[in-house]
Amino acid sequence: MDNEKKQTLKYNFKEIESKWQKIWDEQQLYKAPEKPGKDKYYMLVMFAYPSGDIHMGHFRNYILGDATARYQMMKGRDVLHPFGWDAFGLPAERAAIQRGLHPAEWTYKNIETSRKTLQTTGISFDWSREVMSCSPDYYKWTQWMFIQLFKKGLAYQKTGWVNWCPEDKTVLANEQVVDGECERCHTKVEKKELKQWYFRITDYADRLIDGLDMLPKWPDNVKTMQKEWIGRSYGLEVDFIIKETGEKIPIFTTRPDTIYGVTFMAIAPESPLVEKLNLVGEYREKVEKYKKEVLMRSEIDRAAAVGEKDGVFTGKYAINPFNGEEIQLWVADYVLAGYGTGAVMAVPAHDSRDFLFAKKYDIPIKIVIHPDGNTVLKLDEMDDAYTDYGVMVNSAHFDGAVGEDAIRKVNDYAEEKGIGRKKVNYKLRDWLISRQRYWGAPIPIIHCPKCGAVSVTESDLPVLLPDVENYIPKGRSPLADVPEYMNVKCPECGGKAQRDADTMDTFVCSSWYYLRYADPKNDKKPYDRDKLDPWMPIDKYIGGITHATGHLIYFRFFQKFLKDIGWVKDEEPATELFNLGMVMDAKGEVMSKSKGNVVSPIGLMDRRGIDISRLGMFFTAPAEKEVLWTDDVLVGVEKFIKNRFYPLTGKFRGADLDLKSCFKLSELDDYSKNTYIKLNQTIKRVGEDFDRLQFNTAISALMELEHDFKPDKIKSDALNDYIILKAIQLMAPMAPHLAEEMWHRCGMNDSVFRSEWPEFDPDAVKFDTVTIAIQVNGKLRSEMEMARDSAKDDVISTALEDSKVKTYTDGKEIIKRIYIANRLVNIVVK
RNA sequence: GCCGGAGUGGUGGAAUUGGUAGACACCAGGGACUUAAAAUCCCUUGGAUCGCAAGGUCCGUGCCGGUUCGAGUCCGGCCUCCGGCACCA
Repeated sequence: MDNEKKQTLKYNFKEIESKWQKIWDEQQLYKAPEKPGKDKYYMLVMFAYPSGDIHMGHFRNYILGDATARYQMMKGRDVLHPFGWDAFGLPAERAAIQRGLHPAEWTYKNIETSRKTLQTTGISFDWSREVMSCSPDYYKWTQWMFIQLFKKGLAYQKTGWVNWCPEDKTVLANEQVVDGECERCHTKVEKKELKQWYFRITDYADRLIDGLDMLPKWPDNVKTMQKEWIGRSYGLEVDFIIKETGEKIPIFTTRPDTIYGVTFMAIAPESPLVEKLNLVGEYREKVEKYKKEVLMRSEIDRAAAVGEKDGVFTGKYAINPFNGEEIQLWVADYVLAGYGTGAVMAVPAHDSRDFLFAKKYDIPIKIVIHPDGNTVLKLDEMDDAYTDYGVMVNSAHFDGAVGEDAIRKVNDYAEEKGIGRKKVNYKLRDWLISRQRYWGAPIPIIHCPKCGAVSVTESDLPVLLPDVENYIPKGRSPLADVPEYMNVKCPECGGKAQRDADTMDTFVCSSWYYLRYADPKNDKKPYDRDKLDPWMPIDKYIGGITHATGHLIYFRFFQKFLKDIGWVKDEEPATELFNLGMVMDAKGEVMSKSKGNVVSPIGLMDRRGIDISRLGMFFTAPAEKEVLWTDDVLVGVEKFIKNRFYPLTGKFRGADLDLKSCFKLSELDDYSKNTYIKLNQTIKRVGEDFDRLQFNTAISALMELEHDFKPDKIKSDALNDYIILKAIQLMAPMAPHLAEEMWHRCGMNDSVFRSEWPEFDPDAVKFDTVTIAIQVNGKLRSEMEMARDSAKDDVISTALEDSKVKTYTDGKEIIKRIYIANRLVNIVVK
């Protein structure tokens, strides 16, 4: 080989990558049409929070989306593959405080840096549709969304006990409290009683659960997590009566069959029910003291104290409406104010928590369920409650009723007598969306002394975030200290009024961004349905599992609400969800700036090239698995590309050929035929692998193909070139620059991404001779070559002739002959 | 505690519905080329064992049992790890 030729085959990734990025950009290769044709593909990756620069986790996420988008493009679909920035949020404010920068400045700087990195990766985003949630032309519509919810009564204010982060000095949603700590700064979360804004997501609880059954392409673990998070349970609400006053206190139970075993009642200390008891004297003091004590306990302490129960007796008694029995009324920490009615009927014999409590305070225990007709529970032998279903005893006319049937009978009786009603309860709480912070979308509400809370007139949107001088959190929104902002006229009566000073949780911003991509510049409405509808639903949504019970519930909620008010057509936003695995450092630790173990994709791409970096990431593990990153994972693919795959262009002969045609097997010599078959098997495998995001095996398949393909042995120029071009196409979604360069070196003029994705020749996906394994009694003993689809009898008689097989079958009786077509024979002898 | 998921060579991982376990790589070892090194190429590479060799034999997918002609895959019981929930009545 002469020097000149060697030179042209050197894989100069820097030159190749920058060249094609420039050309693709000029050609607007990734620009999605305003409205897609029939065959559309909406490829969505979760947008990014701009904190510094993109890291390896983002890189992995986005190359998965990119390869999918390019693959769909080649399959002839109109692809929407947009990107944007989840740009409001606390870290920007913290940076503002620490560095004396405006949060906007910090945010926009990070967006610049991150966008540049992403553009360097050559990811096929349609940048003309980029959105930023902190920009007024975006948050205008976040505010519009709020107003629509408000109009329907789904955004409302209420006073209640909320999670409060003393460090960030703001309230947090339940989802933002992890193990009793603020998920951002890990400070212990406190409870405060405050008036806050909520979205009535609980109205959608049933649809959020039931909708999961319409999502076969969502991973089961996410669906299970959402179901448990929403926590639907069916039960009975029973009215207990306060003895003194005759007032009713309803309780919720999922075990109505244990109602005759109630020996006390317990109320949550912070429940308003406690007030209703009108306690006086020593009991009032005791209960007040206890309540204060409990509120001092942090979430962590309360969580850690599971198993330890305490409470105080109120001196009051309640009456069980089923049997008229008088029971003690306690206040106890283990009862949650926010679930059910804030009060429980306690059945120590059949509930472990009630059992512990009753033992501790010497409250009677009454057995009303026996495991079955023959087993009888004995109180002095019990060291825990019996909580399984069983036979009702000591329960008046219900005695003998069993399990779910028993529950049904008790429920019916309660409804008939008017002492209770069937009820569904949820663990899910309404979504607390107000934040006492600066860097968020202002809540578009004006508080008027006469008219109350009034929404800002839609034509006055956006409510612009004003500049403030001081971001230091004081426990109220920094906006409250800006009089020009706060003091406005009431949109209804024109009188003096004040704006709501709070901003919205950033999860509100991210609950609808996928809709804005369809029409990102619209200043008349959030989007035009004519533009949105043809793209929806999202065909594939790729992101981390961390959002399973947060964002992925919120955005489904928004979709359902918008469907109800006629702004979207689908019940569910995304047909398929894919959770990618995390990228850790070599020791298995999460990469973080403070640990100094962050591997930057930009450095990597600079040293090894974008396509090698992508292939290394793809090859090292299946996409859903965690990856421990070292540059070592690149060694194999780098050698393959540099020494094997890229040099294939040097073997191209420039034949005149039609890529859509097939070769006739009968006209090929043995080697050519086998290679042609291998090619078609590879086409089939790679396509199937792409469909399930299994890029690691797709690369293996291409390595095998290259290994088997020896151009020197291929006589037909057309076949030789055909194999090379198809291999380039199969590689293209994973290594775009490399493939494009090779494609053009082989004389193609248009982009490889506008070429048609290879289809396999159905006649050529199987060899016409097959290797059949021969087992005797299930153990592999030999193998043989047979014509494909040979008759069963022929295959078995050939197998029986095999000399190795004979040594195992001689002199033995053959009881069974099993043949699995084209794969295996099993001879069973005795 | 409850609910998911996983456990395969020295390593990352293949095996799409029960049908030849370990594809494809990495690492390691050996060889070729070279004055030498790097690079490149070729060979070996689950364990044990027999054989000069060609080639056999036995064991082997966390552990114990089961179903089946046949189990990494299905069933029952256990162990370990990871993730989620965590007093939800």
